[in-house]
Amino acid sequence: MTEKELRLKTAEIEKISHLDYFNIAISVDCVIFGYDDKELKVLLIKSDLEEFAGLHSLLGDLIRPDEDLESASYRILRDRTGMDDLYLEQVHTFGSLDRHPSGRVITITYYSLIDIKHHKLKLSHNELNWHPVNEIKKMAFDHKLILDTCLARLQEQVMEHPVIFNLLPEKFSLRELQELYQAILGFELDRRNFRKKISIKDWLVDIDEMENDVPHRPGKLYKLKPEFRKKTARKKLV
Amino acid sequence: MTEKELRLKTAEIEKISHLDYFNIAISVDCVIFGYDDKELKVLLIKSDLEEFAGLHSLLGDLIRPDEDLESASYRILRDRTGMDDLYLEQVHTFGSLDRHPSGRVITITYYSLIDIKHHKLKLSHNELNWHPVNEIKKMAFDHKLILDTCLARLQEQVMEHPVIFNLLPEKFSLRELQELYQAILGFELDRRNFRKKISIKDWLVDIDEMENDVPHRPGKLYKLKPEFRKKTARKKLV
DNA sequence: AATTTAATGTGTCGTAAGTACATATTTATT
DNA sequence: AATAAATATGTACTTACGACACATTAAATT
Repeated sequence: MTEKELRLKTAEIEKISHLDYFNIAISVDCVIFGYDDKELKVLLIKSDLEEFAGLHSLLGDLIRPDEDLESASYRILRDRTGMDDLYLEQVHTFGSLDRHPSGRVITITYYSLIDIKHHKLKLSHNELNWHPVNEIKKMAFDHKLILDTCLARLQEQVMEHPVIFNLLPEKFSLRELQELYQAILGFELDRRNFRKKISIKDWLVDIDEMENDVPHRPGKLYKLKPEFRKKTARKKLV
Repeated sequence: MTEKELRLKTAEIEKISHLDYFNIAISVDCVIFGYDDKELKVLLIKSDLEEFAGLHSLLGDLIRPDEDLESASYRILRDRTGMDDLYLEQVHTFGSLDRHPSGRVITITYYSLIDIKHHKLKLSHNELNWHPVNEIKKMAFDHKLILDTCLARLQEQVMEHPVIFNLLPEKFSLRELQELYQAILGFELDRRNFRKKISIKDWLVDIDEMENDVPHRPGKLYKLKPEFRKKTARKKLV
């Protein structure tokens, strides 16, 4: 480093006091996907900020000094859905200077998959609701961008990894599964080709039961093979 | 929320004072890949921490209050390589409580690709050097985990997206390209099948020139079609 | 100048997967 | 008993993948 560079560097360091580096808050935001009524949905809460009156936001919170990222995410999931042990996957970290009106907040985003019907949300006491992903146009903060990013990631993963089953009850028919794929991908699939493709993957077991609550010829029921029940698609490197 | 839950929650909030939330530092770490001598390399610096004496670490720095994540990454790249306009891609954010010995630091990691030969590193004045990725066993902090995660991401992207060309000079032969793929993927490829696969992708133009510095029959030279020169593989959603 | 050496450049065949497409069967409903 | 609606299934065509061999070209050697 030349002397000139050194002087510049020193001035720069003095300008930015050490404490300022800690004047950034860190949050976690969770895109919680569910599936119901043949639609992909996401769990949102009414924003309590004036700037975003009438808009919805993702579920998130500041990270506490004594918890790591996954712990913070699971805390949010537990608080909002009452469920532990959900599928969770980190997607991206957003940190634009102006993304939060009240100061610098960097947020680490995750998506999570949950079987809506199988649990009881605590939907009563606040403005927490499931919203069809396709109908969401505007959100608080940069949350629409986060939602789009997470949906894109989900779409990428869904044909390669057996993650989609976290959105379904334990037993399901091939029709239900196909409808779910279509809801996520946003286009129709050919029924025969879809079945062939799924059968090649060898993810399912035929449990020798039939649907019994449908107003038409019932289909066979299947389960995901237990060895594919993972809580994240990410390879563990440690 | 029951009264009991409410009391617990309140106690919890009191315990963790608001200011503590800002007692977390945020850094960016860059895995800067290069390619030379038929090996994939990564740019590392000797750790200046006593705890990690003799070990190397990635290039990173705390994020300044007035810069966003990409700006911080590009600042690091510019400081360390003298180059702007490099390929850069966010990979993952690491935030274990104990990942940094001197306090809580959450780090957002990126990988970057650079053509080693085409630029002059400021390698002189510090312990900054290229290291063959395969020979790195132990690193400071959790940097080996970060390196492995970034390498895995690079390996995933390399056959799907035209990113690898950021590691090569503008003009290259198919042999050079194949050797680079092999260095990244870690296994050999069949020459004829490789050429077929590349030609299907239609990424390259034959520029009607030949190699002239090889001690054997020279091969044709190719360029990446300009429409594929991107600085990130990530889809822009905004 | 002739020979040797080493890398370039190219094609086929078998297998696996992707796509388009139609009919018989089963159950609930009328 | 007849109808309606969904399930279950197979074939032919095309496209991608993987294994594999030989003629050609230029440099290096003799």
